[in-house]
Amino acid sequence: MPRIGMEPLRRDALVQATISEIAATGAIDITVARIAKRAGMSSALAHHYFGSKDQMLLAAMRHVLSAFGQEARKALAVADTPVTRLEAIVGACFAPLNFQSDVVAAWLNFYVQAQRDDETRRLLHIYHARLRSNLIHALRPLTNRPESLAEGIGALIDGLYVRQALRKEGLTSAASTRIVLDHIEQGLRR
Amino acid sequence: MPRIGMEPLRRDALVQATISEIAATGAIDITVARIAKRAGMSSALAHHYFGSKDQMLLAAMRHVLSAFGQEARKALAVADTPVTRLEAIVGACFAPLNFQSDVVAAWLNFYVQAQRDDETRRLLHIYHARLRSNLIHALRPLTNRPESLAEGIGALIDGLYVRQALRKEGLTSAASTRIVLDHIEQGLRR
DNA sequence: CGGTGTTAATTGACTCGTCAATCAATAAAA
DNA sequence: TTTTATTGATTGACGAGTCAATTAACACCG
Repeated sequence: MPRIGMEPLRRDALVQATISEIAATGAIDITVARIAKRAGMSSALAHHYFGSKDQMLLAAMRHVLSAFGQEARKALAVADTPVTRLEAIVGACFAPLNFQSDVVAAWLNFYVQAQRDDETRRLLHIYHARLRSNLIHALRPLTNRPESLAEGIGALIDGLYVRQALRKEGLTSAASTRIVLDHIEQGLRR
Repeated sequence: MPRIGMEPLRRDALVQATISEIAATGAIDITVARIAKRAGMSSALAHHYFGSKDQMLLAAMRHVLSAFGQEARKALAVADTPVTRLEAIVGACFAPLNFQSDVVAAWLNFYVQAQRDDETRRLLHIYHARLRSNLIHALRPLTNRPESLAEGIGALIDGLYVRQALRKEGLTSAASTRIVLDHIEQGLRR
């Protein structure tokens, strides 16, 4: 009994189910059938809307990336000093919405996917470049070596994500934010 | 024409081929047939010696972990001050042997595998606990909050690994070591 | 309003490929 | 002749992607 106008609802459901399924079963055993079942539809329908499994994974990635981007822009919009800009960026990385365990697990999958899929690698590269650029821009007035500091900050954030993805009981958003901000503060103090 | 005493040679070849294959094709498309071909034998022989694909992946992981452990112990043996101990630990993490691009790519696979395989998770947990314990031990004489500093150092190392796994042209061993040691130094300065 | 053709939604059944794992057979060493 | 090494062929499962068929909403027309 087809109701019309289902496409956007189905797409959203599949994107969310993809993220949940990655978290539930791990990046390797992801199948279209499992995702579709979790989203309450047949795998044929999933293929109908997305065309392929890779496109489904990419849609999930874009969703996560875009959620992060919105959060970051929102926070940066009201930040008017270098320090508050840094706090805004780091805060967005660990905002509860972006630091949920299923979203974090999905990140790990993106890294793996990037090893073979060009588009995934491209998106990840864009994300990295933006984060780096935002950090350097905020750091420039505060230090004479913003590039190398940004490198360390980026790696630290990635590392906290990875560790979060593995532990059942991970760090809180607040604790992770604290670690990164401390690192920045100490990096500036010299 | 079977020559005798092949088992250890075949096992070593398969372990090395597993690591190379992960680096070459990414964690998702690993197949026993590809690994066996790279190691110069049939997939049937690979199964004969390891029993299953999972056991092959675990053997590769144990190999990487054990190489790291040896390197770390060797370096720690000649370190007699807290600071040199820290340098030894970090140095082992980024020793060229452990920081080669194929080995680093394999690490990413371990994290993914740990999402579903208990033994992989167990090994990773042991590694994490050892690193943490070594760091805390070396940090204790130098700071009054060694635990939280160790947490940040561990995450930073993981993050540098992950980033290394993605880039064709990554950081050098020396550059990565520098970043971590700077982080430690600054963390101690307060 | 009632009929009729068009379009969107939906799925079960199917194809085709791949892959892990097994097995029987062969060949050489001991 | 017993053991070790080795592989081609095979099995059995599973998964991505396709397709034809079904159902309902919609649009147009007389």
